[in-house]
Amino acid sequence: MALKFFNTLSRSLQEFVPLVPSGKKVGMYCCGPTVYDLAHIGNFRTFVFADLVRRYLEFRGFEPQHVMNVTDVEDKIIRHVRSAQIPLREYTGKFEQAFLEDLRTLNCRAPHQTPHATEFIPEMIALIEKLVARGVAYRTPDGSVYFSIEKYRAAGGQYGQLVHLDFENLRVGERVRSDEYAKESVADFALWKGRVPEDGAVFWPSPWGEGRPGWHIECSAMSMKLLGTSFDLHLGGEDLAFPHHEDEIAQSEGCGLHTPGQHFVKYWLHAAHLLVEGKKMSKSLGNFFTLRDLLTKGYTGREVRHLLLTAHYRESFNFTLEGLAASRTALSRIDECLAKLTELAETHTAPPAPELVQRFTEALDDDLNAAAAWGAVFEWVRQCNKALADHTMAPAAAAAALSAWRKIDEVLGISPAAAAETAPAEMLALLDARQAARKAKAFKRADSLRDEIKAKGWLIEDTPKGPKLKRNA
RNA sequence: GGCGGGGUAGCCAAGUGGUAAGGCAGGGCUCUGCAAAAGCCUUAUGCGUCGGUUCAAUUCCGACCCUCGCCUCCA
Repeated sequence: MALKFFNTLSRSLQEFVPLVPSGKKVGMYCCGPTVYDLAHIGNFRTFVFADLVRRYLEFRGFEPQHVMNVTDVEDKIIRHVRSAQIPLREYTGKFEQAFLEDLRTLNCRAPHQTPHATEFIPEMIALIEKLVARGVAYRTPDGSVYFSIEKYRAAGGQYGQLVHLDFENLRVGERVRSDEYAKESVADFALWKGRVPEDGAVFWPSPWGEGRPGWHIECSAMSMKLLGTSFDLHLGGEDLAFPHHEDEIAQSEGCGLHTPGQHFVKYWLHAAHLLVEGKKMSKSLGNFFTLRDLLTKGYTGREVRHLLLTAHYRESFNFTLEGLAASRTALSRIDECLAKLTELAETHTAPPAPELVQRFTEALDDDLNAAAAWGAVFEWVRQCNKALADHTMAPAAAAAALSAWRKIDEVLGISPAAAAETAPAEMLALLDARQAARKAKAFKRADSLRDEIKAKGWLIEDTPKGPKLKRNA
């Protein structure tokens, strides 16, 4: 069976074949954060999704080159920097660090490269110069440069590859302020924005005067510089398909760097939005969560990661605190099973048992059907538990099961990082005292010792092999 | 108004032209001195509504209802 992705370009499931079919190298670009504030849990759905793609490609033997940009110059950033009277880098650096920390909390593998928009200004200018030279971009009196969709189309460019909008009759929404810039056409978009007083200290010199780059051009400049003019995968949230990605295609393919028939990106993958309690996240509804909000409530990164990975990425997913609690219980089920397998396997080693790996692979090959993959995982857990309870599993089989788990967890990334906490001597002493009391049939004393241990944060789990202590979560 | 997703048990969520994965919650049981923990078993004659095609529809087609998103800030 082959790996298939839903390509937004074709609106269909397509087998994934890298641009260089014989090789393993895969260029993968994911639109990263705009670092003007803490990212919220909806943003992280997309980044956990990108991590899933990257990890699964690695699992399937590819060598993805994962690039995620950091947008560190943009309207909101400029506004904040100006009102706070601090250097751009100081402001954005803070949120970038927080973002990268959050990614680690969610156990996302660090992208191989995280280019900053502000470090690619010359590359952006070079692209804009090409577009101007080819006649598909024009300068306006205020020192801005716009991309002309009409001229791009006249030159043979195809606009509207990702979304099917009626560009002749675009409804002019309230967001389009016609007085903002002197655009020739409402659909044209800014490549370069001429400097205005509100920009404060945020500007760069350019052939068109001082100013700053438009929003879309950074992704074209950085992706083509780092991955080549044509690369395999481009990911992002569904809201980016238009206008961001559509414009990215236009300005990239409009530079004349591609040979006939060659495209900027082969596969476009878009993650659907996260809803919170059935509604789009908004601060006024009070359903706006950052990762840190959830950590404060006592949830962990792996629980959030699990929840974000339970649904298929192309379906909008309803995030609830109840769901997060369900993730916690579900994960502990896996943890218990792994602990028992580990105990049985002792020092045995074995290659991965094939069944779990196979079912897992079949699920994810099918456009990353993570929900089906979890189904395979939990059926495996049940089978293991049953065999463990019946004592029909040999140590070597337990080792093989663990190997299989470790293999798929390279993709899932939810194994507990640290080994289970060992109980302090005080607890062990109390436990011994309880055992002695039980043996003497002094159950009242035994129960009060149990309560005491519980009050100190530990649970006694009486098993056929004797009592065990577990941290009471 | 245009375009695109969805509506599957109490909640979340896969899936299929031949009779519904998985998780949480609920119920039963095992273990236990009793509990707890853990484990096992179990839980939708039904897949928004109404028609149509078919030997057979939750799945295909049509209409309708509801809902979410995008339509130049957006993950």
